[in-house]
Amino acid sequence: MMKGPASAGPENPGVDGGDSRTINPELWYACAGPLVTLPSVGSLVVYFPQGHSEQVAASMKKDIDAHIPNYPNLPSKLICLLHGVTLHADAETDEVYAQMTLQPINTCDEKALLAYDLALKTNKPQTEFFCKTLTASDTSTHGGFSVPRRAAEKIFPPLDFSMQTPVQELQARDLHDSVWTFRHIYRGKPRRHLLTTGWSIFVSGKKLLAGDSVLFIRDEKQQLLLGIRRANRQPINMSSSVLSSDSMHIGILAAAAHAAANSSLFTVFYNPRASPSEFVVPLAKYNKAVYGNQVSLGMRFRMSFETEELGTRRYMGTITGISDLDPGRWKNSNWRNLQVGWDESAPGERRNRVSIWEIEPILTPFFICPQPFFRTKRSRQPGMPGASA
Amino acid sequence: MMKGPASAGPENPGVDGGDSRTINPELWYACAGPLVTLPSVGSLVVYFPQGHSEQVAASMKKDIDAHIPNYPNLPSKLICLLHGVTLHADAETDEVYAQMTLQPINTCDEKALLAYDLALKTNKPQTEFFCKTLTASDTSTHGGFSVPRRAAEKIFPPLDFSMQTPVQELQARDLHDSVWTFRHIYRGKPRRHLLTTGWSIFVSGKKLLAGDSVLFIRDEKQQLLLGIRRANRQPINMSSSVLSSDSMHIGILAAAAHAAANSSLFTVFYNPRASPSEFVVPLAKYNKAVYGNQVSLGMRFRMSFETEELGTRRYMGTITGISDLDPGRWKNSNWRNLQVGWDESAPGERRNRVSIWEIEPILTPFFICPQPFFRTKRSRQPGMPGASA
DNA sequence: TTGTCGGCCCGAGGCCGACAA
DNA sequence: TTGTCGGCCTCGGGCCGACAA
Repeated sequence: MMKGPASAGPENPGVDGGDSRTINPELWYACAGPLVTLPSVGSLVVYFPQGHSEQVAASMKKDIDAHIPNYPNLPSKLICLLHGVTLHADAETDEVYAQMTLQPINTCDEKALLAYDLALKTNKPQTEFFCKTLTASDTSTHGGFSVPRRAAEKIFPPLDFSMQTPVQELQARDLHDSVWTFRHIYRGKPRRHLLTTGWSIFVSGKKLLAGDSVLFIRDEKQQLLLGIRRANRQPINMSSSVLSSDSMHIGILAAAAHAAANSSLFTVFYNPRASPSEFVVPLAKYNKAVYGNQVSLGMRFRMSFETEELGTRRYMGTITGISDLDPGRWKNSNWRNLQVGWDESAPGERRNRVSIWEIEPILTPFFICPQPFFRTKRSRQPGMPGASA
Repeated sequence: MMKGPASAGPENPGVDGGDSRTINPELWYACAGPLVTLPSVGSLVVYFPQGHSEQVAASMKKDIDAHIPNYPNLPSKLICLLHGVTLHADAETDEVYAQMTLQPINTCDEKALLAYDLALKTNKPQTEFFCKTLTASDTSTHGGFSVPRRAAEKIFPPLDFSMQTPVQELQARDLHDSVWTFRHIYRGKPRRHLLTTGWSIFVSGKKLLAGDSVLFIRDEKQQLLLGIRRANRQPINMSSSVLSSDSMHIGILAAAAHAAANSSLFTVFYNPRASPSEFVVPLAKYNKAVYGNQVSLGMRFRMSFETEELGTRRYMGTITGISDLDPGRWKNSNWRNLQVGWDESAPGERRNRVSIWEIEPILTPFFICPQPFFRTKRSRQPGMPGASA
């Protein structure tokens, strides 16, 4: 029985180990989380140097320090044309990030920009997937991976239940197009789905720990894709050893300032999981939020947060202040200029400063239908399998 | 028999895992190689932005590209006061690097600077050490480490040869102050020194491969120190995912320019093994080389290179050209402005451009004494052990 | 439904001297 | 002097159902 070389470890059919080849967008978005969207190529966006700086500071686990020079000719936001977006994943950690190429454009024609209101087509691919947070047993060397029943039935190819212990070999592709092979078996009493051979190689290869999550997707070609999402451990101290933290911060500002002065291209990396810093915002979204809503102290709002298992949940809060986050350096910036309080005590730290485009203001409570009168059609089809939840 | 917790893996007595605590200078210099020296704190140095940029490019494995803006107000070299030097080692790779804090100083008083000629005290510690390039057997999981006889006798504590198979436990400290424990045994027929238990944990922990080298030092307190030097593999593509390559290069230039304009401090990382870019040069060394020697086309010179096993060897060459490396961006720079040819075909690629302070010009062959008449005193003490080499 | 454990088996890890370069 | 190998043993990796949450 000739088995392919994939039987031992991951197999990468790509030519080189880099991630420069095309990343599967479905998998990338799934790993990035339900709240992450990227602006469309060719659209106009608003770039916030301040937010960019914050992301770098978070990546370096270091505060933005005082003695970084001001760039007086660099405004707190730049309107840019988005020339390109490429998806990437860190070769070491599988952390997803996007590279965007921006071109600052002349903002003298303010009216035209206000009129710019490209429909916000969210072209996030929607696919079947499941996500499980790994238990101690899943990551221990003692055994394999316990597959939630629903997950196996929804995502994996169906087993041949005529066998007394149904088994099959699964192949799944990760963000780097490496193929991982697992033995999928349905056994035990009571019966359950397990991944055995191949699983521990995956766990050690990706350095997964209990608390991290894995993510299986079935794409439209019925292929399995495999992603990981690490628990919020402290960002490992990336004290670069190449560039000082100061040089990095200055580099960001100088690169943007230079591009703005010459209307030339510059490149940024957006790392959606490093920190909540969406520092490249679609202009349409920005305009709609800034000019569409009258925010005021005491105003109530909703805001979406990511849950475990890749869902979203909205929390409610109140605007408690409106002020520049850094009035010295970035005057009149809309970047996180709303101070907020939250109704529920924080499950996981909630931010106390947000930007206006992140929230949904509740204009008047009167218009909110507390419970839809006609419930969404739930006429249960008789004969459908269970799912009484 | 109570054994300490060190019997399994490395033990780090430091409080946190960072390398911010004091690195052992002897070990640092040994890992950096015989040609690396660092300027003294408080001395004057010359900083070359061009060379700094080269190092970053080498670290990123990416060419310095065109569209990086000129900084017209940033000269090709800055005279700086060296405020501080701290030694570091990369937490992942153990690669050594130094952080230097520089302050550009006013260069209007050129005369005074020329007079500046602090004696170049090379305060590199000299210690007993040995270095071995790992063989396939050393790194395979099948066995331990074969210790060269001389090395064991010179560096390790003496064994108790009254035992029929002498054994002892060795403890050695790496750059991060982690303690590694090895079983040192003298056995086999013929007898040889081996490191067995503990060795494979070290190899896998440091991700050592055949061709890499290990380095044992005995310091003046008779403590064992342990360093590694990786073979010249391709610098793993550090495509940062945090900052674009352009921003990094711009950041370097902008940080230096800002510091020069304000005579304020700035920080650089010098990574001696990433690339041959000694971009912070003692002013005394620079002055001596630039003003002390008349270089001309066809001039012969010597230059030192590092050998394996941490020795040095000098190769001879001829100056074939004198020109700016990048006349557009860095005019009148002395940075690698000498084009050279070498007498011997390159064992390992030799550079074809060097800076004048890297070479020893041979003024006239007449003054060079080919062999000292009185050899250095080698009156062999009778009764001294072997060492007839 | 699924997390953890005890049982059991097997193969990689690892210590040894033989042998030869 | 020392790099590589065959022999041999041991221990942890890993597959199994039991059992209980």
